[in-house]
Amino acid sequence: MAHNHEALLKNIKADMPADELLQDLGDLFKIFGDTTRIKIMYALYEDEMCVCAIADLLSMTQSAISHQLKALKAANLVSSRREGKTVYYRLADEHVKSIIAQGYEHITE
Amino acid sequence: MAHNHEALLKNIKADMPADELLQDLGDLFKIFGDTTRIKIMYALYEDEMCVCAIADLLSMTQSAISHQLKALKAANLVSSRREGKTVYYRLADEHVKSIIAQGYEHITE
DNA sequence: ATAACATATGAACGATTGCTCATATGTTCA
DNA sequence: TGAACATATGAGCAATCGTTCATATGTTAT
Repeated sequence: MAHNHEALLKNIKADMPADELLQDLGDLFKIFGDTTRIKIMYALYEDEMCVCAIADLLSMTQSAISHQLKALKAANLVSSRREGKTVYYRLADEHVKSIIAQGYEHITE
Repeated sequence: MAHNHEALLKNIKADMPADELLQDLGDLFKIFGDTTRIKIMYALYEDEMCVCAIADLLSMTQSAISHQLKALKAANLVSSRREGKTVYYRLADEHVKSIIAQGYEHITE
């Protein structure tokens, strides 16, 4: 490999976050990187919704939605509450909206 | 599928962006959803860098980096300029930084 | 306790992804 | 022109991902 950048690299290496954090960051964005999950998050943009309503909205099976909600929950992007047989999901915090909003801006300019 | 949400769904459906846009949004975040590409973007956070310096920094092959830079460029997340044999890449705009910053905030709180 | 409903979950399968390897393209200098 | 260097690219392969299907779990009402 290549011409001389030792000095440059030393500085940049020092400024880079730890590998583990960068891995976590990648894992987080991976969750946003799927149309179904984006749709779910958009559906929850204004208000909470139960699983079967989301499935109905996206014309997908309850199982598929449930799997994706699990992924979203594991990444702390949604939270849920149970009311009888029904489980309602909602966006976990404002970061979800602002991340999506930034992405939206990027592609629509 | 499930109990009655017709009225609810009608409203939400009307508020959802077009399918094509949601697809594009997912595709954009997919690019952020990989540790190597995140590292590349972080490396370019302060200043432009040539391909071989990035490869050196991440201890990866020139080919692997070049492939990823192509993906980043296709998503308009980086731009490049050639100077002789060397090609320098830089972040395309501020959205890249703000998207990463939002993600960073989400995982470090 | 049993039936009906809402949701969750594990296994499996096809599709996509990220890397490697070989090689092509572009540029400079002798 | 040819050699050396920097980058780009296509094919192939292992690993990961998103869905489906079957079934399990949790809840309510009879």
